[in-house]
Amino acid sequence: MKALGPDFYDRPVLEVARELIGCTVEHRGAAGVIVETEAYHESEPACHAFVGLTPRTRTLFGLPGRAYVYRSYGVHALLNAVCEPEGVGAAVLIRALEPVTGLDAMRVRRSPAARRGRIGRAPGDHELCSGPGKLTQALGISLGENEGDLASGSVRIGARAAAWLEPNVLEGARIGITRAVDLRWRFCVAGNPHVSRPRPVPGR
DNA sequence: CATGGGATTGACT
DNA sequence: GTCAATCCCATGC
Repeated sequence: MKALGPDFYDRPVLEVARELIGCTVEHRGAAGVIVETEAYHESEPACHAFVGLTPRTRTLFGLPGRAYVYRSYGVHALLNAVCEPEGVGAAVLIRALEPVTGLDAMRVRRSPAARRGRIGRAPGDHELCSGPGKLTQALGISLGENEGDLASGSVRIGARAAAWLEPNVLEGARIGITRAVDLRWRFCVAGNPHVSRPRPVPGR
């Protein structure tokens, strides 16, 4: 896998969010192709960086090409790629992957038995990484990966493979936020079963 | 120092 | 559709 360097991320965050579709995320031998992203920028209130530089947002304002991993709802770790020049708070949230490598390990980490005593059925392959909290769990990505280099750290993102050079990308409104809901900064692969719900409606 | 909300998920009604 | 789990940290007193 050919890892993407800082220059790839040192650009407008919307551009990076669109171009990360089809790229590959890898961690500890498990990997998947990005099929859904969302862009966040300090200029709009849904972005953590909107409040300015704090201990929490330090990574967001740091070097492009680093991972920004934070805890959501006290439960899930969410993976972002820091974008734009140092000093600008912006990142792309990785929301869903199509699993490629290490499916067995993903199934184990995503199985009910691997989670606090809950019972339930095993997830299907299309449910392994179909959400931002799911994919970090499937790949074993935790808060310790925050600020890691996406080109040389434990979590890496590689350029599009041959089969993913020209993905059919749909745009839509971002999910699960309460502010700046009008911005259509969500990007998904059309018709891909690994995209999280709700899927964006084509042609809106 | 206390409080409250959040870029979610899965189980249950 | 409803709801709890669970924790970091911003905010306000």
